[in-house]
Amino acid sequence: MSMSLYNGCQVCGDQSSGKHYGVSCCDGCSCFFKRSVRKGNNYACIAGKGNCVVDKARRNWCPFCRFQRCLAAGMNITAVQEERGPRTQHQSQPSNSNHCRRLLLARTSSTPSPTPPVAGGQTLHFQILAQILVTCLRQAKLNEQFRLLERAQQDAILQVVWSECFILRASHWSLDISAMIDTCGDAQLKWLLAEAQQLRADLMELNFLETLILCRKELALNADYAVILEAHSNGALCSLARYTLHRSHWLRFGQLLLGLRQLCLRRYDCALSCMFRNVVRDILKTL
Amino acid sequence: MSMSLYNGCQVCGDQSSGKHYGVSCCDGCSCFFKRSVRKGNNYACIAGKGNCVVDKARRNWCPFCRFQRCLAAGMNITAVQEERGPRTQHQSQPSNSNHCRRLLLARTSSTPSPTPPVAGGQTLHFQILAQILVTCLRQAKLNEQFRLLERAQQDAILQVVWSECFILRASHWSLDISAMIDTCGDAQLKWLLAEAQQLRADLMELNFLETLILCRKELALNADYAVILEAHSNGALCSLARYTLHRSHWLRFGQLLLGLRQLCLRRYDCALSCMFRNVVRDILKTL
DNA sequence: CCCGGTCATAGGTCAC
DNA sequence: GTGACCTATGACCGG
Ligand SMILES: [Zn+2]
Ligand SMILES: [Zn+2]
Ligand SMILES: [Zn+2]
Ligand SMILES: [Zn+2]
Repeated sequence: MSMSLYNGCQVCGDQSSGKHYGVSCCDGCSCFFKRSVRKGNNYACIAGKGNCVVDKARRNWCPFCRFQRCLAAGMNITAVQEERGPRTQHQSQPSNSNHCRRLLLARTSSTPSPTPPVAGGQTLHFQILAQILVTCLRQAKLNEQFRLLERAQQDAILQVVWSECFILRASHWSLDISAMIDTCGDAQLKWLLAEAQQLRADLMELNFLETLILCRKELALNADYAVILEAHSNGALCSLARYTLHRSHWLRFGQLLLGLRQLCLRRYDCALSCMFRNVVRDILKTL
Repeated sequence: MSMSLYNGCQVCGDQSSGKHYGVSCCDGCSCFFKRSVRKGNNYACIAGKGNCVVDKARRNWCPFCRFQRCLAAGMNITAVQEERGPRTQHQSQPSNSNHCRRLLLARTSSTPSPTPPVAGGQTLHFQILAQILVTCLRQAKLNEQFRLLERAQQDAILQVVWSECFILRASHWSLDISAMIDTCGDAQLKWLLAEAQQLRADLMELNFLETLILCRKELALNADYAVILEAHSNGALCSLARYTLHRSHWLRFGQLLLGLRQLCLRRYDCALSCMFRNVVRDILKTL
């Protein structure tokens, strides 16, 4: 029993080759899950009942039921990454996450590192963007409500909302970063920043919006935190409402809240996401 | 000699297409071996002597002797796998959306269509979810502000926000669709619906929120539409504010607006997105 | 260790 | 029943 639990594929019972997408399973089921998620899982049960046997010999009989077993075993759809291009001769893509990671570690490490051998406009711009990101995350950690949370909860939230914090804060940067975004080749990011700038939020409003981004109760690690986060969120709503009603019209209150929608990155393949999604965890460790 | 060994079928001498069941052989002998093993190999020698010639021209004369040659060449019976289920989609272009497209067209066509030959739990649930989606899109097109836009602008917007409309409306569906979402295997979608239900928006609020989803000025086709959409959006904000302030507290106004954030699908590979993103355009054509 | 991609070789299909 | 032709699978390897 314990053998099958620890050495067996949780989907089909074949020999496991380690954890894949959060579940101990075999190469076949791992690969099948990846392909299914990428291609859209457009299966129908062969038998029509959704209860086909899924074992080593019969796992290929019904892809639908096999995929159901994958999900039942707890395999995580979000752990399947975007399809990468065909494996080409390396060195052609400097925006590779490993390259970024090395640059970042060199930058955030406390030990003095030798000057990076790689040079070029993109590397420089990446470093500047990374510095802005680090600054944004530091500011988030200083947020009046957010700072009260324990670190594990903070990190869990920031790993989701880091890009929203980035865009919100970066839209206030005095430095015009359009040029370096152009170099990174991301029209969407540029557009997001322009939209955020149109909100013309002042510093007070900015802080309230940041709290609303950081204190989303859906990202709570447990029920207690859900209550705490909702209280923080409601508090920020109250403060923002008072502030905007006092200075202008409550229509502005609504417009600012609607503006939060636009901070979400719609696609994972925009340059910002590609550059940083794999290194945010590393940055958080250094803060 | 070496030619026949490396490029020739070890059974009949025809051109080999690679190794099959452990032996370099042609497609014909490979397929013949598979069928023979699956069906039990109950042949008898035509000539009765078991020494018929097996070459490219005469390999179909005596199945018994052909199978003997397969075994003599070393083909491995245990390498023949369990039969797999029939492939649900064939045709020349098995793009995953073709199946959905056919189902949809059958469903939305005004002409009475014969009962679809394909059956299965997922197919049924797909049809129900598709019906809900079609209904949501129809309702969107009846929206008091949105209906005033020209069709091209409507379609451009709906191609982006269809999933938000779906989740908002579906969260109000009396039918419990959790079960069929389970079958489609999407925990995220289920969670999004649960979150939307927690908003407990009434029908009036729902309509205002829908307008805010449908009239996003970022999706304007040109500058004129941007002005129009913003005006609609501001109008909906005013109406919603008045309505909520009258019935409860303006905190509720803020909470409803924050709730709009959650309707965005965070990933493109959730089941809802996978199922429908390629067919939304087709649905829109039929409305 | 666990992502990714690769490709030899399983599978099924359908005109013949 | 056959086999030319296609897709799907999973053992294997790089990062
Ligand atoms: Zn398995
Ligand atoms: Zn099945
Ligand atoms: Zn042959
Ligand atoms: Zn014979």
